[in-house]
Amino acid sequence: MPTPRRPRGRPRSFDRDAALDAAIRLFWTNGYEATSISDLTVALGIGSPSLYAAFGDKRALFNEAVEVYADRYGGYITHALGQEPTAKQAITRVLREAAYEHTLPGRPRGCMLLCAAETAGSAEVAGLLRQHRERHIVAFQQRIQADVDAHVLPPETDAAALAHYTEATLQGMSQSARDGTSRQLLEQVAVLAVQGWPREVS
Amino acid sequence: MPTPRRPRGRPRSFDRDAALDAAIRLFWTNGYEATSISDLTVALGIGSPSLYAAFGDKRALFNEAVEVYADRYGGYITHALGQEPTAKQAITRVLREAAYEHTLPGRPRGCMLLCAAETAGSAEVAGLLRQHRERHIVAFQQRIQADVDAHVLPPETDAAALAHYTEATLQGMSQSARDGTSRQLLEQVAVLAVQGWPREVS
DNA sequence: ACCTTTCTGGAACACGCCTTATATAATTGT
DNA sequence: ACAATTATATAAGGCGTGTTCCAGAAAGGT
Repeated sequence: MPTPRRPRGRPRSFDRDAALDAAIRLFWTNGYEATSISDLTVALGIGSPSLYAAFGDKRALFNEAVEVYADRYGGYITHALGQEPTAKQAITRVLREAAYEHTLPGRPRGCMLLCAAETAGSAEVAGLLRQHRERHIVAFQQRIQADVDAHVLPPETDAAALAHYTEATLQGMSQSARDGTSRQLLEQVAVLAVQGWPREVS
Repeated sequence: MPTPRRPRGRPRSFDRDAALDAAIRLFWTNGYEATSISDLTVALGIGSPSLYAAFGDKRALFNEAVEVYADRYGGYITHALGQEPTAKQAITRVLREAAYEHTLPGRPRGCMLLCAAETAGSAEVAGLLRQHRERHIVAFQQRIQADVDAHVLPPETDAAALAHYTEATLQGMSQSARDGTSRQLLEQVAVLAVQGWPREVS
């Protein structure tokens, strides 16, 4: 393969990926509107023209931040859905891991897709985040319906309602974590939440 | 009683209470930061000096808006807790009514105490709203503990966990309503949520 | 009729926001 | 060594924000 030779001009003086991660933290903590370009340039230790050159404008940076966030910090949901044998086990794990992820020291608490959410000023930004959340619901619903079709869950199971219930619980736990609820309490909340599920047919 | 005589100077040219209600709608929809003084004066049809004379600054107006909101639009929670015979019945009613209240046409969807919430920029504003939410949790927990003490709920019941679970569900339903989930679906979510509760001893 | 009190309408203030123009520094290609 | 290319630093532009100043209007008190 061709040696990835240095590009032509003056090299960038900062680590683009580290800068993006710092931006994620800021948006995660403060939301889109409340995070100013000035906040970003100070945190990243660069000037605004460097930021604009590297990421485009604020919207583009936020878009990229959301995308990378969903992959880097929100991957546990997809993993659980793919790896666990049943929908109920998968969502039990999702909620348990959410309690863990939402209270990790050294990270903003809760889920960025919610924290930066509504009241985001721009309707486009709010829409982008809502889209991500709806993607969750669809994934939950499909996984649940698959188990209904496979007679793992009883035939009268309402997959749409269960999926929305799951997403609502997840969002509630995120807000709760942000409000300071301890990890232990969140784990108990997760346990209670799955009590509402129908029994799997043995 | 003394006739409430007109005060001394030029009378106010607008209805203060109607203006406050309009302000509530705006904060409810857009949050604290994203609602500008200009938005308010346009919606209320008054000039900014009138607004400042009637309500003080933006923060004071928001404080008053939250207080009146909690009483005018959030009273159903207190009512249910006070009127229903058991904690489980009370919270079942709270969730059912939340599905209704959060999807009333002609109102912003969801709960203002959450919508205007985090990412609110000012830490003071965020704290004010969090305080209201924690007040909910305390009320839930006390009502639940009372039923445990009265042997209506089994002795191993964890009142704190159930209270946090309830509040998380409420918050999740609010966000879900804001995302456009139908009232019917929300009602099903509410039903699922109480399935997680322990049985009352008959 | 006048004085006092209160509210209104228009304009202005200082500030922070996102973004970009300009000049300079650092690197590669020849 | 010199041209071409890209990134940086400084500074400024244009705009919207929350707030207040000021002259005038509308009411009551006497």
